[in-house]
Amino acid sequence: MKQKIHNILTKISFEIYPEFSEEFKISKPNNPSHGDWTSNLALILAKKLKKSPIVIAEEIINRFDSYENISNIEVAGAGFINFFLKDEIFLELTKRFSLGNFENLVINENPKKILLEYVSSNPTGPIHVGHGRSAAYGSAIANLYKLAGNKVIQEYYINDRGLQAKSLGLSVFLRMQKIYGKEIQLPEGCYEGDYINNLAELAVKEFEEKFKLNDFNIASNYSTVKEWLGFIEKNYRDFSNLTKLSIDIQINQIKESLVEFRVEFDEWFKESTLFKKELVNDALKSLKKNDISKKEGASWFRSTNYGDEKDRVLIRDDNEPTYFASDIAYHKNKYERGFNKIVNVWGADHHGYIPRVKASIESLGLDSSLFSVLLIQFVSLKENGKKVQMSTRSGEFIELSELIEKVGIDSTRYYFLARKPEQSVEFDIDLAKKTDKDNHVYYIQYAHARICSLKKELSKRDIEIDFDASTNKLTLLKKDNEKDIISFINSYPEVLNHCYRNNEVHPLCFYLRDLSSKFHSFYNSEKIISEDEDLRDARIVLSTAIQKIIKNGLDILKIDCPESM
RNA sequence: CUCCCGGUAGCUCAGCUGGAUAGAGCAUCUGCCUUCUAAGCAGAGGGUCGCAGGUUCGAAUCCUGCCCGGGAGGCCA
Repeated sequence: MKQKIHNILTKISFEIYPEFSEEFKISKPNNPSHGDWTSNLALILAKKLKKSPIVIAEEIINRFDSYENISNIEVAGAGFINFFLKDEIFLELTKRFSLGNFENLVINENPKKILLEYVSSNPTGPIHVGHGRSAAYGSAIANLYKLAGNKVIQEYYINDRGLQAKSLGLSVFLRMQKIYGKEIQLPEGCYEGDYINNLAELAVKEFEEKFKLNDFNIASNYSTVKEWLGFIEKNYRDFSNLTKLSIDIQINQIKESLVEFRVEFDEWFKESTLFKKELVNDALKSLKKNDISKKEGASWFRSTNYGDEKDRVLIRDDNEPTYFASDIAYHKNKYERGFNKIVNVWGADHHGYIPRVKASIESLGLDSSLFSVLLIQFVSLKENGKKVQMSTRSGEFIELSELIEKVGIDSTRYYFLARKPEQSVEFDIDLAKKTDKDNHVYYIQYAHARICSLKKELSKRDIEIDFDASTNKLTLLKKDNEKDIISFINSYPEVLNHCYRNNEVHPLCFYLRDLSSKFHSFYNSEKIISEDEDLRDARIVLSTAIQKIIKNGLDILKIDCPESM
């Protein structure tokens, strides 16, 4: 419909102004009294024609052949052309939704094979609330991508090697000593927390006394991670197995937390596999020769050739490849797996990392326009009106599982998703715990449950409704609030398309909230199970459309949609 | 110092690919349950859209500068 109006307007504007080449818009006005669609065409033309926009607008209207679906056209305000459509054309989508048909709502002329990588938190500790936000967001975006007909692989990249992994192994090693008999001070850079103690216990079960220090006093010789690792790697040949076990257990816990949070990955990609297959070396060799230089014993990538702030180290002077080196290999691998859209969801603290990764992709001769990064801002928690202190350093971060336990999965997901990604989230635990209107999740779920309950009421009264036939009764809905809901229902596809185009889901959250609000209002003002049977049927069809939209939307967000509350 | 994000009602936030009187929830006040779920509804008040310029018929929205808050600038990941 919008497109049809656009075409006609374009044609008319050529007639009155042959050199016409301007962009004009057809949009939905905020104010319903301004029509169903409005165009700024006359305002744009006014400049070129040096005439009053109102005069031009009237001229355009006069040339407008009557169009079957349009009930009225008017000029308003500074020269807007407002289109009022016939009520009937709004009924199609409502019918369709009430019958549960949500096919092909998102327009995508070019379906792709997408690799969506998100969370990818280090397996050196549990998932905390910040990761939770990425997890909720990534899983919802994945659903949107699928909805648009793309093939999507969701992937978690595991940093299971390098210094951090060894530090985890070391932390567990030292905590094992406590079980063996003596508590040893952890050096700076080690991991703390109950989970390390748990890992130590499991490791002792697995390895028994294999990692016991012969002489606890030796501890006084070492005070840094490097010193400790030097000693351990020399004297305990199986230390890498301890590290591996720790990482594996940690990954499993992460997996469990994520599954509980309704986030499931298709692939778990281990960084270490890149090394086993020599993919890191291969990748580095594939970089353009003059993008690499040696300096101070290290090998550097000249990312400044591609606009990065400074060059980056690939191989350190101790011959260890950096994280960046494996990341180059990892991204090369993503391209080689045949994806034509590669999306990374990263915490905003990684934004400085983007230029170098893009640079490396270009240096590999790959198309960096297929690659994009979605940045997510941080999460802070508020409880009892006060900020909850969190710092990774002291290990005082709040785990995702802890938050879920407090406020539930639905609330947690919703409040992560209802905020635009570039806005930091202040998560109000007390609000999220509430079970009334303050909490939008319950409000939306309640609307859905109410509609389900209406239908139960129908069967209680032995009323059967022929759904297919009843959809034609929608024309009986003539009240303002009913027409307003029908119009609002018609904007659902636009909301989804907007979300898809912009990699956002918060507009969907707001839409569902508003739709619920309209329903609650409707419910309070009208008797839905009316004495007038035709009216009753029509209202049930309308309510069902709302119910199914809520279900459809909450499914995308992976939020439960109970039938009774 | 450089880069990124935010600054909109008392609070938490939408709106930002320029459009008509700047929206919602909470909080504050006033009403509504013998009637389909009150986990709900109706109504009221509440704003220099951080500041200053600029572009334009039109700016919360685009551009420049500045101020405030958060984050990033490792041969860590």
